[in-house]
Amino acid sequence: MRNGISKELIERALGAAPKYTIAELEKKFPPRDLPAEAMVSRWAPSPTGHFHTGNLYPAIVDKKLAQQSGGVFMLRLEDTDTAREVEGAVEIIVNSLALFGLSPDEGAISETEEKGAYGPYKQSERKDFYHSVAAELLAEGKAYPCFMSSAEMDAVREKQRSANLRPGIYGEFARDRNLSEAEITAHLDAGKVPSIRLYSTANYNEKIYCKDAIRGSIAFPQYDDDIVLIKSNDKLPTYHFAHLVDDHFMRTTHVFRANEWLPSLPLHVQLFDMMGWEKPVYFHHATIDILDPETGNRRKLSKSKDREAGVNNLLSDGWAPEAIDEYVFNIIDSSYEDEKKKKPALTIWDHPIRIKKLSPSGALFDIKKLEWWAREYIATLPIEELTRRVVEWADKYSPEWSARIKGQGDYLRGMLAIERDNPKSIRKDFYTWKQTLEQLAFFWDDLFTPAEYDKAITADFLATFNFADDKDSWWSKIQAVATARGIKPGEAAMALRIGLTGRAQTPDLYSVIKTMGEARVRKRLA
RNA sequence: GUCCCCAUCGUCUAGAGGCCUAGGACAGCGGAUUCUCAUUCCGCCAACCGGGGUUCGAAUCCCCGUGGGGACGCCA
Repeated sequence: MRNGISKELIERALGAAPKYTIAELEKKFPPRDLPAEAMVSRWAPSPTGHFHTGNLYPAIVDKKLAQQSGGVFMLRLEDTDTAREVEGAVEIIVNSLALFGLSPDEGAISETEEKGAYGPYKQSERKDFYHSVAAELLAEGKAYPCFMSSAEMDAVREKQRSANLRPGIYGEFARDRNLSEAEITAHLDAGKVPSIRLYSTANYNEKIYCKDAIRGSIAFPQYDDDIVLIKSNDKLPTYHFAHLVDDHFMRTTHVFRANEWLPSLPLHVQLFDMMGWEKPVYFHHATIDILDPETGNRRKLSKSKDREAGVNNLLSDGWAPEAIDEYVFNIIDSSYEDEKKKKPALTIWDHPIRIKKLSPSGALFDIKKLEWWAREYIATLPIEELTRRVVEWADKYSPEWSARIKGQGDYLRGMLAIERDNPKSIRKDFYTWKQTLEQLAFFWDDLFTPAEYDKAITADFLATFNFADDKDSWWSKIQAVATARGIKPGEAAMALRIGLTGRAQTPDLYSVIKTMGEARVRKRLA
């Protein structure tokens, strides 16, 4: 075993003396007092300002696993890339999670506040922890200060590329891995700021077997890169090192993340093994893709090209978060839709998922299926709730609709209630709050646009019209008008429909009349 | 260049060697009901990427192809 560097050098390399020892951290963040089956999961986004539709998938799985096992779901902010910091991003994440029923048990609850005993949950505020671990690694010779400049590293990669060698700072290419204390001192004296690299003892020619809870055991070449642990510029950790330190001291039991992390799994396993720490259960998911409308190729959902990729867009278009939850959840576990057919009151929170049943391959975003889930969801809402939600949407996203509805709550409620009383035959012609308003636009006098129809027919109708008529007598009057003119009742009804609404397709005519009220009906037919 | 993952109807999937004549859902198409539309109901279309093995038997196991995705950063 090689020697580490002196305490003084460690402090100079890190920029300050470490605040804790690992033993102290172990005491500060003791193992959680939870039943054996409880899962501690975390969703760990970078606060870059957007809540992507694809983020829903891992967030729901993490939340579910904790929820169904009596565990803990954490929200951790991976804000170690100071260059990508975005103002207000935390607020967006926290609010979006809440809307989708995904509020964490621990972690950030606003831009400045958080809850939980294993924090801070912002990586930028955990510097002391990373440095403390790095210091011990340095002392043990398991890490070293590296003074290579980015130009020097580029040169190494270029050399490797032209020689057809795999790129990376490993073995002989890790120039500074065996620097003497004198050499380190000289660099430091010259004002160079080092990064801290792992002193890898792995052998690329040997295999390491790693477990993925969905796929099983996977054989990789051992990971022999001397990866950066602490960055030189801001002294913050890289993802790999933060993952090691955070998920150990936060006592995370289950790590669910995108497939792009699968290649670094051997590194992470080696890191935990090196520390002698218990590894979390790892499992990796494919991203939700979309078929590019232009090229026809499969690709990732893109914020700039696909409106549906942004959760905010979905929300402002009037989609119900609950429906989006169900759509995504059904991709997570397709037995949900079968169960839901049997028990309509079922929600995603009542339906346990199993890790091994998660799909190893990726799904394609299917707006048609989302529409279906949304129609079904809206159809289940009691009329009061439906009305409340529509108003809520309008108030938040559409000043125009909001103003129109104001003071007209009963009228709105009336139109929304049409053909909703029989659970077996509820209208399902809209899948967003916005659509419910747009489809019923003809009810509002300022949006009503008259169309051509046979006024003679409606004049006949008006002659015997009595607003108080029940549906049967109303219909027999229509039939009478039709018979007298030698046309079908349907034809007579259509003239009335167009006269009243300006449209050839509407909900049940009798209900429309009752909802519009006598005055409006007479006025429009005049 | 090296390494890793994935592969069943158009889409999401069920399927862990015989229950598979490959099941369901969405979409599409057709029909019935209805004052139009929507709903509801019924029906139809539609898949195991290719080739080799193993086995009495393969969508399921193995190998080789092919295709798709990902990683190889002081980004996460």
